[in-house]
Formats: sequence, structure tokens, C-alpha cells
Amino acid sequence: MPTVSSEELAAAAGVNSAKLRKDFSYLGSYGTRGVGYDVEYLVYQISRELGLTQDWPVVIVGIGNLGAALANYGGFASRGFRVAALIDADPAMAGKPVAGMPVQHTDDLESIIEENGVSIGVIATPAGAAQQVCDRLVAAGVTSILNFAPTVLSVPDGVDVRKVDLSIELQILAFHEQRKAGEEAAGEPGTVLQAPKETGKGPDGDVPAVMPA
Amino acid sequence: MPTVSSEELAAAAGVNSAKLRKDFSYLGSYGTRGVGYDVEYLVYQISRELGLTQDWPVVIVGIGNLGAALANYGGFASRGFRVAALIDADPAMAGKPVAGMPVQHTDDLESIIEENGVSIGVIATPAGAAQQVCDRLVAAGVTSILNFAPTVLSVPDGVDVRKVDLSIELQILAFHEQRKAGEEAAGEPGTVLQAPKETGKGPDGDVPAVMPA
DNA sequence: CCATCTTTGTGCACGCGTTCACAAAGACAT
DNA sequence: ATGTCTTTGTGAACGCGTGCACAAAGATGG
Ligand SMILES: NC(=O)c1ccc[n+]([C@@H]2O[C@H](COP(=O)([O-])OP(=O)(O)OC[C@H]3O[C@@H](n4cnc5c(N)ncnc54)[C@H](O)[C@@H]3O)[C@@H](O)[C@H]2O)c1
Ligand SMILES: NC(=O)c1ccc[n+]([C@@H]2O[C@H](COP(=O)([O-])OP(=O)(O)OC[C@H]3O[C@@H](n4cnc5c(N)ncnc54)[C@H](O)[C@@H]3O)[C@@H](O)[C@H]2O)c1
Repeated sequence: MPTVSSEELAAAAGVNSAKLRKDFSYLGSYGTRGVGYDVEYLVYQISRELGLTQDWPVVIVGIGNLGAALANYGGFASRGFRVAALIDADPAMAGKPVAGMPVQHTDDLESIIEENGVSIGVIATPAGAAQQVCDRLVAAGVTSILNFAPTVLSVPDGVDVRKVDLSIELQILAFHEQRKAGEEAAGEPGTVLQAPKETGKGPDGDVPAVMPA
Repeated sequence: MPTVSSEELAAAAGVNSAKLRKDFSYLGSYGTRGVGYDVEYLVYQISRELGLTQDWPVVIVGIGNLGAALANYGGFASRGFRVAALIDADPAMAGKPVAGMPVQHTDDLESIIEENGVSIGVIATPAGAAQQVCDRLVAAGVTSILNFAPTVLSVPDGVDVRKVDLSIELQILAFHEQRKAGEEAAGEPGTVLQAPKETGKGPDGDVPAVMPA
């Protein structure tokens, strides 16, 4: 029986072994003292708890550059997610095959959701259409949304939204990058800012939305 | 002079005003007691501290479905990021224009990085090539990496890596989705974990820290 | 100049997640 | 069986972020 110890797993995952054991303990006591955890059983229990043992149909709305890339991505299927439908508002795309699957028109969005029992939707439309698409998805029964559009979606209680904002990912990297540069030339990294030198005009420029919900 | 109080900002952002004030205090104290914060100056200081006032050149390696979509994405430029180069290993792609920019071959990766002073790299290659690409980027001077390949990259100290794993995003949604279903039929046997109280709108936070690869 | 009012900046306490440390459980050898 | 050795499961300590509460700062008006 292939087993792993919490120590091995922790080292591989780069976390503390005690934390890992405590986490596992919330799922029940599946370990064997002096031996470790039965790999197969452990994987099953975790998968079950995370909801990976069932098949989740998802729809992708907005089959443009990003939507098409997502449709072609094979990594979803291997994790228990099945692309049930590709939906786009462009009539020219209707019927056109993407990733071996015909693109369907938004007119049929509601019926597609219902017929396939879809509860997870992916939004890859332009930002301007995102909220509208979101509303239709929710009205049709979708209760989880993965949003790629750079907009904050407002949804009713009970609906989960996760936003993937690549710009923010880059911003976080840039933040640390800036800090590294500052440390070398110990000049003005975390140094308190100078006095308000006539912010009459200010190099504010664009300045992104700083305070989203 | 347009101002905002910490109370107003906190309400808009849905956070505690004391926390907000304390956060601001780490940047220095430039609020005016009895009045609030000068909006323009505040925005500038935050942008500056986050590194948004400077221009960051980035390279994208692996111009396939995803890489091309990223190259075409206009959201980066508006946040201070400039795509300095597109790099791919496929000789057939060399010179071919993507997003109005010629794809360059990996042979020139090092010189491209150096000449453009790039410190942030995006990896959108297949998982198998990711580590190798990563090593070359790092050797060439890149110290921040945004990784889309479903692999854990190992890098030397001082190099930051952020991984965007879309499958995990879906898994998190599915996890909560399963929870919702379980709550309706309360008392579901086999369910050991307690519902994690949905702490506000935290993107993460409420998900078990350790997940199977 | 003094009184009052508003809002900041922060010391302090609380709560929660992480880590430590170890008794107990089980495997395995003798 | 009994002892040794490994690894789990968890109580307790620790650390850190969050929120409370309030003195101080500055504005404002008399
Ligand atoms: N491409 C990227 O790398 C990237 C990165 C981050 C975020 N995003 C965001 O993802 C979204 C899509 O990006 P993209 O590059 O694929 O854009 P795109 O313009 O290539 O594709 C958008 C697609 O959405 C469709 N569409 C428009 N309105 C629709 C509606 N109401 N219902 C259904 N479909 C509709 C269009 O027909 C088009 O096919 C954008 O909001 C973009 O900001 C993209
Ligand atoms: N498409 C998606 O939506 C998606 C989602 C999540 C993750 N990913 C991951 O992102 C990566 C790219 O996905 P994709 O769909 O664009 O794949 P893809 O096959 O369309 O593109 C990969 C590109 O990388 C290039 N490449 C291969 N080896 C290279 C090397 N050593 N150096 C430089 N370039 C190299 C290839 O020539 C190709 O152009 C994959 O690891 C995938 O798992 C993709």
C-alpha cells in the first residue's frame, strides 16, 4: 500500500507539516500512525471534499481571443470540468467550430444553461457586456462565475464570483520588483513620502481604480 | 481641495475605517485631522507606493492560444505595463506579427531581455517547457515571473513567481458550489467540514490551504 | 484666544490561523 | 509479548492582522 507521511507531503508542498496534518484532520482521521497516509484513499477523500469527484459542466461566454484559448485548454477536463457550451453574441460565430465544438448564440443562453444543468459560468466578454451577461447567467440558474473581464460584477446573495485580473497580478509583481530596486540603492523604498509639493497638476495620469468593492 | 474621510472610503470599500487609516499610516501620515485626505494626493501616493507610476516592460514567452490572447489584451498598457517582446520557440512563428508586433525566436531571449531592461516575464508555454524557459529568463535577469503553465516553478531566492491556475479557480468555485448543494439537504452524512462563514468578499481566505496537485 | 467639533493616528486587546511539542497509536522486530 | 521506532493527531503557545477606543491635532466659529 503506497503511503506518504505528512513530512514528505509538507516538504513537497512547501508548507509546515503540522499545518498539513491539522488540515487533514478536519476531513477525519485517515492516517496511520508510524506509517503515514494511504495515498489513494487520501486523494479520494480530498477530491470528494473539494467536490472534484463530480463532473461540473461549465459554459464559456465570449469566444474571442481569451474565450477561444480557454475552450482549447485541456487542463479543465482533467480536473473534472466539462465545457458544456461555448456562447457568443456575434452572429458570424454561430455554428463555427472552436475546439471541436460549435459556438452557440447568446439567444439560446438560458436554454443551454437549463438543459445542461450548468451552475458554473465563465465570462470572457468585453468589460462592457460582462454585467449584462452575468445577469442573464444568474437568472438562468448559474450560481458561480469566473470573470475575466476587468469589471466588478454585482450579483445577488448566494452567487459566488471569482475575478481573474491579470493586470493586478502584474501589479503585484511590479510592487515587489520596485521594492527590490529600492533596497539596493537604499534611497527611498519604504521611506515616508515627501511633503505635498504643489500637487496642483500632479503626475497622477491615469491612475487605476484604487478602491473596488 | 476635494477630500475624503477614512469613514467614507471605508464604507465605499466595505472595510473597517480604522484598518484603512492604519494602512494609510504605513505610507506616511498625510491626512488632515478634522478634514480627511486630499483625494488627488492620496491617489498619487498610493499609485506611487504600488509602483504604478513607472512603466514596466514585460516579455511574453509562448505565443500560442493563451500567449496570443495576452498579447492582444489592451488592459496591460493602461496599467503601466508595456509588452516589450513576444517570444516563441516555433521557428514558423518567427517574424509573424501578433498584436501588431513580430514574434521573436527564443534564441534571442537573452539579448531581448537585456536590451529592453525587462524584469518581468510571462510564461505561457506548455507545462513541459516552463521550467526551462523560467531558468533562461532568470539567468537573463528577469526577477518576476507570471506563470500560466500548470507547473510549480523553482527559482532562486530573490525571484518572485505568481502562478495563475485557472483550474484551481474553477475548483474553488466548485467547492463552494458543492457546499451550497449540501446546505439545502442539511445533515449530509460524510460532510465533516463546517461551512466557513463566507468572510465578506475575500478572494481567497476561506479555502483550505493545501490542495492536491 | 478660547471653545468646540471633526477626524486622524495609534496603543491595546481580541480572535484566528499557524507552529511547536508531545503523548498516544500503530507497525515491526525480537 | 514486549520493546523500539516512526508518525499521527492535537492541546497549547505564539504571532499577526483586525477592530475598538481615545487622545491629539487641526479646523472652525465666536
Ligand atoms: N485576452 C486576454 O489576455 C485578457 C486578459 C485579461 C482580461 N481579458 C478580458 O477578457 C475579455 C475578453 O478578452 P478577449 O481578448 O478575448 O476579447 P475579444 O474581443 O477577443 O473577445 C470578446 C468576445 O466576446 C463576444 N461578446 C461581446 N459581447 C458579448 C455578449 N454580450 N455576449 C456574448 N458574447 C459577447 C465578442 O463577440 C467576442 O467574440 C475582455 O473583457 C478582456 O478585458 C482578456
Ligand atoms: N489556454 C488556456 O486557456 C490556458 C489556461 C490555463 C493554462 N494554460 C496553460 O498555458 C500554457 C499555454 O497554453 P496554450 O493554450 O496557449 O498552449 P499552446 O500550445 O497553444 O501554445 C504554446 C506555445 O508555446 C510555444 N512553446 C513551446 N515550447 C516553447 C519554449 N521552450 N519556448 C518558447 N515557446 C515555446 C509553442 O510554440 C506554442 O506557440 C499551457 O501550459 C497551458 O496549460 C492555458
